Amino acid sequence: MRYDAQAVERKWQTRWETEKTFATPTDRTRPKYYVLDMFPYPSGAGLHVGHPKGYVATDVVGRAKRMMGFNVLRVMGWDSFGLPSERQAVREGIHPREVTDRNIATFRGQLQKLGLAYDWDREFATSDPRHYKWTQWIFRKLYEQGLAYQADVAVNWCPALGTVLSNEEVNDGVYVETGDPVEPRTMKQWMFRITEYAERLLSGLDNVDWPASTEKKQREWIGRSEGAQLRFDIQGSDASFEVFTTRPDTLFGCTYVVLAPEHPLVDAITSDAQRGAIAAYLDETGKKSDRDRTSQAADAPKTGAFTGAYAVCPVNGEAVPVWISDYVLASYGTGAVFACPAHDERDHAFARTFGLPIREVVAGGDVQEAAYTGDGPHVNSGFLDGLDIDTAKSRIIAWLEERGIGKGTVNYKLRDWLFSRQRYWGEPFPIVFDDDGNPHLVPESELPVLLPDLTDFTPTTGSDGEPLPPLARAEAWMNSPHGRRETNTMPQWAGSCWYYLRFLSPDRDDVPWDTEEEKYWMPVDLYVGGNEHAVLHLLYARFWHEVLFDLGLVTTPEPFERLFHQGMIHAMAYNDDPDMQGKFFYPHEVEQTDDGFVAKSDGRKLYTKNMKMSKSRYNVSNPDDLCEEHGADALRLYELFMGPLEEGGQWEDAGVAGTRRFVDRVWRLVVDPLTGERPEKLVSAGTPDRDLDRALHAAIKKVTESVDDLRFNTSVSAMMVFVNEATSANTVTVEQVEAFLRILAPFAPHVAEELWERLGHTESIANAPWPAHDESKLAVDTITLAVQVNGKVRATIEVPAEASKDEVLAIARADEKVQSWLAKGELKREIVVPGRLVNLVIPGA
RNA sequence: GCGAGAAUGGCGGAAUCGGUAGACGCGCUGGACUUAGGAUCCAGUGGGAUUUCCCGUGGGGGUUCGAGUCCCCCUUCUCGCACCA
Repeated sequence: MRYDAQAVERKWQTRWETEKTFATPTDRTRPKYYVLDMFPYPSGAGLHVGHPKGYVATDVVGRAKRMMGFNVLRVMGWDSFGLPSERQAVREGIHPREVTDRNIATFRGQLQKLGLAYDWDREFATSDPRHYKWTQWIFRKLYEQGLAYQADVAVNWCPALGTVLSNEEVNDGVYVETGDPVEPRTMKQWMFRITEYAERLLSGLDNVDWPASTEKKQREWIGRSEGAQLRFDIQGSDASFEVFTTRPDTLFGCTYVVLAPEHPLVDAITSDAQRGAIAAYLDETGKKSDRDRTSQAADAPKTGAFTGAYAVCPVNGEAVPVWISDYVLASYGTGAVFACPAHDERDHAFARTFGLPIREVVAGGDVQEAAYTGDGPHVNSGFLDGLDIDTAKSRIIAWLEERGIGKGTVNYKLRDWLFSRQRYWGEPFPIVFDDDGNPHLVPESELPVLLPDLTDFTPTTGSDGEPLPPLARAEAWMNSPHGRRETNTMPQWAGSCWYYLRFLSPDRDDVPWDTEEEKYWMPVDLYVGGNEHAVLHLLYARFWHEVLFDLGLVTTPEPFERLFHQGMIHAMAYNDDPDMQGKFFYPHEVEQTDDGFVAKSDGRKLYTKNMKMSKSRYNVSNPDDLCEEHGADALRLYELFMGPLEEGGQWEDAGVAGTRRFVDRVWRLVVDPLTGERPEKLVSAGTPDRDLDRALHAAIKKVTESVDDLRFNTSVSAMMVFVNEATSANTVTVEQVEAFLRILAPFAPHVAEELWERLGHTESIANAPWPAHDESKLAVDTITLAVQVNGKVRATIEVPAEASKDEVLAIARADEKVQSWLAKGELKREIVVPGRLVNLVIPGA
């Protein structure tokens, strides 16, 4: 009988469910292991084979760690609030909750077919009031700490959607999903003071095991820079402004100053003569988004306008002109800079554009030609002359501090976090406003603030022209006994900021998480997800976690001990345009000819490119189809076999056929396809074949290592080697097969369970102990060495494994082929690399 | 522009304290068993010569007895970040 994947998978998935095989253990005598997947957003499109790649990898880790004696927490849930569901709901004319429930059911069904060892009893969705009650509860904590506030801020306003979008949803001035234009607009929004945690978020990175590139991205995003803040007075006026600089040592080279166009002082100091020019410039630059303004190279041509005012350079009393320019950002530092064109590329470009003077203060370059940013002795700088940059910096900072003009300071690129959206499908804020418009927390006892039912989710505009969130139409809901409710909702990041804590005790309605459970399970030992979340999600979650830590609500400062990014899966895409800008074709619509690929329908030439798997590129493979055709185990194995986890790889459906053949061969080790009984060569007693034992223990070693280093592709390969050898061996012992099935089980759990049972075991293989590899079984009696002459392999010899260097050389020299090479010249040098090769240096040979 | 990573057969990928390049799989070729097989099994599969030879890890230099691996220069691709004073 052949292996019937469908039947076997149904049988074991049902059994795991009814016997609660993967329920989270409650005893506390064993070490714990919390392995977590970044939970998905349940979109309407369902899963393609790229999505579960990470889940399969963590499943191997979770199942193996469990067999190794750990208590494993392995869970799955849904990041189910968000704009796409709301838009889908509008399209289909139903409530987002229905859309969400349906999408979740699809996702869950697809994942369950893969046999992933989740504790499904802990599943939850962030849009469930039982979860968002506690999201609101955490918001209260942050608010009470003074970390949440309202402010008028410039936001990405999308008129077509009627909502504010986050920066990451906007690219080149349009919404990335729909292409609708986005414009800058100032609105009152909820903000989090994540900047207060900038230093902590930086130092915390020292104590986690994360990919270096991700750590670096977070550091750069936080963007710490040391420098000085100092005051410039406006000449002939009481007004003054502060500037931030990382190069206070170049203050003597200041020949003008620049304010951001939005700087509050601009209007007051502009001279009558310049008023027209300034107004024109403000008009021009006001149309640009912050992103447009910051997407320029440092030496790009600059724009700006002169205010007519002069400021006094504090270090030498010189009057320097005050300009405005959009290369100075209002949102960074103080929104004003002093310009030293000699030693700053941007200032240099600006000075060249407007003919402003360039004064060298650090020797070493030709500053009229280009800004010199290297080190050198200071010149034209009074008491700083002759000093290098570092010394000059500390000297000038001390000088400024003595006189009360400025001080050494630290600045961050990190901005406060804009936390409100004008949408329906998100967590309501636990906030009400009194008649004066002051915000107040909704009492903890009244949480959750439930999202009211609406039938229309589109945002509108109020009578004053201001945007109105959908919740503003829920009249009855809005008017609470405590005051008027906040009608904005939280962004999608909110629910995912702490979901890993909710998994610890999702059934508790009295607390967000059980403190004893938190002490035991946290931190997450292994967190696997895409690197597209390298900054935002992972930074936001760390921020909340740090706050919770400060409040004594969690016991670890960092939530995610080890982080790993699975790569993006690509697949061949077919398009009738060489740049992939035309019509895409499905693989089944394509035919390969001698001249390349053509469309079956009309024979038009097609171009191919490996592209990210995506429905819009017609290159997705559906896991359901592949489970149907080849079985879940074959699919799981191929997900891991196709390449290193962090590299993603090129998907080929045919590859699943290959791992399926492997599964079939495994099956035939235990089940004779003709009789359905054990094959005769599978013996319960007898001496295990030595070579087969070697392959077995090599595989055990490899697989065991891969559980920690996550290099599963070579582990699958090692298991294939064992099965190939076992298939051709004369006898295979039950002991060998049982050891093999246990290392196979995390990868291909269904077939492993079935064969384990056929070998007489009554308990699930998921609870069987992990086999240890025996180093002595890897040893060999004789080894084959390459004999090189002048670095080229000319012969191979068999030598005893224990042979000495001299013995090896003697055998090598005695070799017939080697003899002929020795005859060609004088043997100058002999190199023996134990266990590897012999190299004979014979000049002239 | 800056930064990071990558480039190995027809394809996915192995092998990096420098030590027999191409494990394992896909695909392909030939054969066996078969009414048939996209089933299974056996053999082969980097290129070129063809008996023990030459050339091969994006290109060009270098170090070394020996380089996919180390160093220098270049090309291409992918992914980040992009006027943060």
